Amino acid sequence: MVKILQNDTSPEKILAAAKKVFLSKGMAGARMQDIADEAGINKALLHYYFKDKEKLFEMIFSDASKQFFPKIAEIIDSKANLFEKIEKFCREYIDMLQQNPYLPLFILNEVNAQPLNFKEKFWKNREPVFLKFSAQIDKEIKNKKIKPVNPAHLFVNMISMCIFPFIGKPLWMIVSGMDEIQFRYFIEQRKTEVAQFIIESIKK
Amino acid sequence: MVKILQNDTSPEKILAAAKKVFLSKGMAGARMQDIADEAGINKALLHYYFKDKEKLFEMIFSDASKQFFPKIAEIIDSKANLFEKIEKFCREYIDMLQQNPYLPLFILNEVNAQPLNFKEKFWKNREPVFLKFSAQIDKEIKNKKIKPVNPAHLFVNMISMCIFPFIGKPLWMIVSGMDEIQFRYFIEQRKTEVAQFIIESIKK
DNA sequence: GTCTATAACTCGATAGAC
DNA sequence: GTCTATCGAGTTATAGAC
Repeated sequence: MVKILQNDTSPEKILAAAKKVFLSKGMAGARMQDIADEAGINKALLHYYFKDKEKLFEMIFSDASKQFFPKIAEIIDSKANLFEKIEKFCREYIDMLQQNPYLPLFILNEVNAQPLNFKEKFWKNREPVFLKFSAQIDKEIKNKKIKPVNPAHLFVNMISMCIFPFIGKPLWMIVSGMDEIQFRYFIEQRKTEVAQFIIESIKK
Repeated sequence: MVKILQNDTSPEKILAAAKKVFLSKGMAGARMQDIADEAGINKALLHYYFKDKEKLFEMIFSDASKQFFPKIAEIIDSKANLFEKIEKFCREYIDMLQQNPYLPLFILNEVNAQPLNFKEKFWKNREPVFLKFSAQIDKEIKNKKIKPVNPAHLFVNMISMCIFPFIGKPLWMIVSGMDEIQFRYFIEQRKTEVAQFIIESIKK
């Protein structure tokens, strides 16, 4: 029997297990024993492959941050008009978060815990995403395509409405009485609702 | 010398210290030693007054959740029109969060970690806030005061835009290049910006 | 009520057999 | 490469003096 995908070697099993445990419990809450159990191996092997807990955590965090910070630059640089870009961003970003619902809380907890560490290790030589976005908004205002709006607030509003529902999911399910299936449908709607809400607010 | 405010007894010092430490580090990250140091007393006294770490945490969480879940019902029940209610809510809620910036991440981490525990202990016999909000929105749509919108998305959008900036603060400061003073001004603006953004989107 | 000292336990990390 | 056994640091919690 030939293995098509090499996803069951020990390091791969460990990384998959570590991702699951760290994302749901965070650095401080996760136990090396939890990860070993999840991977179906024992603690010593974790240290054999990944030196210590911090190294293992950094691999997971590095990987997660690559997913979390979207390749928004290519959307902004594209030929599409602003409204199409907003629609595309909301749809694709919410879709990615739907597949990685623990990502936002995980990333934001770590950045809050160690902002300087994050800035040094993960925010060097990044695309100036916000500046590009801001420049495009200013241009659209100048050309009278949209109402005058503050780009910073617009950007934060968009990001907030995309991300927050995943952070607040359990709370919102209690408040609204939704079950898992209803919540899934709710998120499905948001892939278009959020962009529409923004466009209604800024269009002339 | 007469003590006007009894805020320096041991239990009070402990609660103040525990709030500070738990809100910034969370349950798993906080150390009883940190709390004792912050309160200027020793560890044994924590246990003398509050039995164990979990009991102390629950007192802080219970107190924090009372702040976090706004008395929105009285705003909804008031005579003001919908737009004034939205303005009032955003202004007052953002203002409260400005004074308690760690509150959202603290509450949401705990609810995510133990949703059932939260529901049992802290969500019994609560006002059906969302239902009231939803009913009012439906009424306004019927009376053709606002465009047809889905109340659930409108509610989540409003909450998202109020709360998320505090969860994402350190990240946003890195991305935007703001310093503390600029961020404070940014939040000050949001007290009116968020409501305006919503109203622009739903008004006829 | 407050302290010092220490017990009891959890957990990350290592040694060493196979 | 993988395991069992164990060490040692760090933490919660308690005992007991004052």
